[in-house]
Amino acid sequence: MRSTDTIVTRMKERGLRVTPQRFAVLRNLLGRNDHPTAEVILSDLNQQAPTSSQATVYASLRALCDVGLVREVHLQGGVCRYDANVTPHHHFLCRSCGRIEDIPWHQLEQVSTHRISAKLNVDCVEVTLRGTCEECGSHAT
Amino acid sequence: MRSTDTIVTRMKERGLRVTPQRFAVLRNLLGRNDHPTAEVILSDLNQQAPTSSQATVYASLRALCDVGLVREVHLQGGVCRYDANVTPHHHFLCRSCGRIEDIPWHQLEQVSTHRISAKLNVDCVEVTLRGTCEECGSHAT
DNA sequence: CTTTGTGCAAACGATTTGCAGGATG
DNA sequence: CATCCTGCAAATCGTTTGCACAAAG
Repeated sequence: MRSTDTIVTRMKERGLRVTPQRFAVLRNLLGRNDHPTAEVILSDLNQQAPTSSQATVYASLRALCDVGLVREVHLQGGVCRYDANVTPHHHFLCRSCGRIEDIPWHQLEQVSTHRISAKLNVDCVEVTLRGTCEECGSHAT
Repeated sequence: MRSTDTIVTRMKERGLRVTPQRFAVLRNLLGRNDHPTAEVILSDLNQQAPTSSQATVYASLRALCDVGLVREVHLQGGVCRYDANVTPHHHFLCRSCGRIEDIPWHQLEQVSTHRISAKLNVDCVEVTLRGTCEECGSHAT
């Protein structure tokens, strides 16, 4: 109940119309810490019974991202992954098994040693900053 | 001549068969600091006269990435961008105009202030680490 | 009741594939 | 001369779109 309420509340707070499909998408994402693709979420939701269509899952994800309840993650080309953990953190992608691990933001400084927590052999660090550049910033919202 | 030699040398060093198409792709990438998509490179190469087909550009990019002469950059979902600058650096993507700027690695520490060089308003930082996790590392190459 | 979301199927853009012929080392 | 690359066209994968109907506030 608590989490259910929280989900509805969160959505309403952001001015999002609450539909069963969006609810299901957000609940699914909140209940996992891997970073599923839209396709995975879709088949997950329709596991027991059909609840959402493909187009709707994409639309729901878009809506949730727009209001900041969900984050898009770009780890590989081609697919987009999603993450309902919106606290500051980063990602480790294992080349070999494909697993994705969350790295808390405060561990970022350890990146420069090219080794995090002695468990991960980091051979590549890719940082992407997003925002507005000087020109755009001056006449933006 | 110097750069031409360098390109051929680099490719041979890495055990890459040197073909006109691969040469053209790498030269094109080395001559620019934006981060073009495969499509852009393709049309660029065929600007004057047809030199490469689509499939070949993709294959060349793959080959160059495999040997580490080129880096894939994942900034958005959908498209993959390419970068022949293999020195450590990161990327700033302007939400508004789409421009991509290189950020030298040593400026990374300034990220935590959420402002880099007073020119960029950074509102989102995404760090991706790649490598092998503990399990995979133990029985990997 | 008005607005916005959903489902379907077709459309789309980026990338990959199979295969025959051609170029490289 | 054996191996690997190229070009073409079709195939595939992820995502988006148009539109009629249904549901939310």
